[in-house]
Amino acid sequence: MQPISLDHLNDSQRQAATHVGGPLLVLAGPGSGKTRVVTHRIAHLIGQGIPARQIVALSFTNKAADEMRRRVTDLVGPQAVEMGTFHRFAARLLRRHATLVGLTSDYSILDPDDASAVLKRAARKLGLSLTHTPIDRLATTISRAKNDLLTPDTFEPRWGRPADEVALKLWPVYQELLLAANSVDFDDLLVHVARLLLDNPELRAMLDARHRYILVDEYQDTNSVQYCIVRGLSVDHPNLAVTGDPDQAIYGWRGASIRNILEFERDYPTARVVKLEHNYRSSANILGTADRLIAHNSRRKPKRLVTDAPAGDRVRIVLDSTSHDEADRIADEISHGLAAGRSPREYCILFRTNALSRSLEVALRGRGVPYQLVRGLEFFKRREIRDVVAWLRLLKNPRDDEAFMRVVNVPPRGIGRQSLELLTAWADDHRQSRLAAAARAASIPGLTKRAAKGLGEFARLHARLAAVAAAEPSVATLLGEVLDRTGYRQWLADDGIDEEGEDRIANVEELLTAAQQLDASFPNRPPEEGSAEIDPLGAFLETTALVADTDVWDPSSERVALMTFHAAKGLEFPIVYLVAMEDGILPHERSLDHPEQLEEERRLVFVGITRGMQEVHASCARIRDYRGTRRISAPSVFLTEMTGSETVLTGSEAPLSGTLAIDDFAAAGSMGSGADLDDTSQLVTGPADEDISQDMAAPETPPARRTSPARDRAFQTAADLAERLGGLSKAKHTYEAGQRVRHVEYGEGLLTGISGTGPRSVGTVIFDGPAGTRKFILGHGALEPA
DNA sequence: AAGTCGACAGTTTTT
DNA sequence: CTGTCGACTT
Repeated sequence: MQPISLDHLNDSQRQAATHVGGPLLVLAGPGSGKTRVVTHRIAHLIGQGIPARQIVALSFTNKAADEMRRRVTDLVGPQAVEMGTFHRFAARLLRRHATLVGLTSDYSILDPDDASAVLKRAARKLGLSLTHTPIDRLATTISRAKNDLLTPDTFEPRWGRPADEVALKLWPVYQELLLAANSVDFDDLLVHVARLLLDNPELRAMLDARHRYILVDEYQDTNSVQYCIVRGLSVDHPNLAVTGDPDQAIYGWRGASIRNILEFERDYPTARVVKLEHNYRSSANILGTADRLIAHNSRRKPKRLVTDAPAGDRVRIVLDSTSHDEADRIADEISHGLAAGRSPREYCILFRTNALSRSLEVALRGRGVPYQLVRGLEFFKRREIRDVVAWLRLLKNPRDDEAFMRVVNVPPRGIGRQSLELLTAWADDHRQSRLAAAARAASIPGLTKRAAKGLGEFARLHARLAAVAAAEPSVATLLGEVLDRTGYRQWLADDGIDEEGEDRIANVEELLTAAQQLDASFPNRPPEEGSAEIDPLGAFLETTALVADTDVWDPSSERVALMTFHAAKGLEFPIVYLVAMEDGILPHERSLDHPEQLEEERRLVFVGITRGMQEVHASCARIRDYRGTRRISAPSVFLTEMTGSETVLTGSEAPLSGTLAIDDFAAAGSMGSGADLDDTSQLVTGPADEDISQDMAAPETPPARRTSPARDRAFQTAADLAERLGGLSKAKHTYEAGQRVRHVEYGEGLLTGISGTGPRSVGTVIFDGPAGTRKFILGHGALEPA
């Protein structure tokens, strides 16, 4: 293997890229060449003679994984390095060891919609009304708990949150339904794998040895389950390299814990730490502005952003009169830019919520500026796509009740809700899948003749197609058979007289193309190590379940990109617009009284600013039409924080002096007068927030100090698990009340009591010295027998 | 069994 | 302004 050239890396980049064994933390600021470092490091490892299949590179998005693969291939040709998302990696692993968690390798992956449907069924089964607790709320509660590595046994409903109580009741039933349907939700992919690693030491050791070099990208966004998986695979071979930037952690609301990156060095004391602070993307003014903003965050590792780039244009802060003006102004500016020879793809407009895109779209369309709205999850959410994929799922996994429910009456077979309810009840009583029940529809009491006939026909149709599926290696051919024999294609064609129908047909055709592509690529794929080949259908279903962003941003397209701040992470554009930077929108009103969340919002703006290479324009409007109502807005506190020598303040609402003084700026912000602001507070309506009621009910807990107990517990859990995984002897001690113990700092003392059991049991110690009485989690190893 | 109407609520969302 | 949900009608 030819050693790869590292000439065009700077010193720190080279340090990181040539690191081979042992833990490595790369703190990579925006635009610091992180991907380059990661890909060069992979190439370097291979150059060192490390077998490619021992290397695993994990990312959060398929886009990032694909990019990584492409660039590694550019460096050292196609390699058997496992590169993919956490979920994809987990899905593969789980397929091989599915029986250990009660699944078969043909398990289905449910998307959030299907998972919600299962949750609803669980609620019906328990006779719980969902009128006061929306299903989505319950789903997120359970999802968050899972990502915190909690179980129904360890999950404690937070005080004052009725949704938690309901979720706790539903959760076990939900899991039973999933298991019976041989299905997992997105979260389970990770949770099951984490459990495998925790509960099967031999398997864990085997996987640890197989995946010796692990790289994790965007480590600041890992949650407890991911943390657990990564640690579980890095015990015997702690060649764990993580890259990330705490200042770009923006998924805390999904359970990501910034702790993981902030305390990597505590987790791995021998870790080598490399900081990539040199920015190759943005002008000095843009970086300076980003730097000033993020400095307002307290919980962070100080990090500089260094550049050799010229100052460039100052970051422009624009105070517009109305949201309409803002959109028009931006559209005009872009339009002029295009007239002056700029390409649309040099522009990007970022907003906090998708709903804010509307006025911009209208304005751009009005001027004939081509744009693309970057929203993932479009294609596979289409009804027709989900229908067809559900058919394939049902062929792969006949117990997939959600898939069954989706397609059983599509096209219509005279099977209505009533009939399905009877079928479901019967199936539950007899512990059968819906499909199995359908095959025996004749013996189900209460079904109408028509329904029984329809169900029977459906079951026979499935049997015939299953036979095709078993014999047919081509997914595209199978898909064609499904479309024909189910009458789905015909049904669409009959329906497809209008434009929408045409779209549906086109979408199905596109899915067929995707299947053909998979078929074509299949024999060329490097064989999976140590496992039976994944069959094409399985691979296709895995991809459709886990690749949600076919509709994703196409960088080569000649269009202005419109997306949320979140979606922009990892991208860069010469000219970036940050719109609707107003109090209540960014920062979002729900984060205003939560310091942690406010810091995350600030990081969001940091991410937004640092997307810009040449120009950044941030704006707000005094009057905003949003969601059908008009509200008076005040400029975001973040605009004030950004303001400095690198920024310039303009716009029709800006003070006439045009000076940069923050006082002027603040004055401009409140220029709507007191009456207007009062109106604002009335216009900002919404359901009583649970957090607020919690505040009122528990006034002794000041918001500034409050952290989510569930979160703390999650950290605790993860840390405990990590200790267990680490096999640290410290954690192995057993304790009894009354015994003498020693603490490294507090000296010796008497263990007076133990509460709880297992690794999280807490001991109370009265120290001989001045430390007094303290409590310890015994599993943490802070104590040892004296 | 399937369509239509009105009430209602509405961050972000890598998988 | 949207999309979703439940009740109501054919």
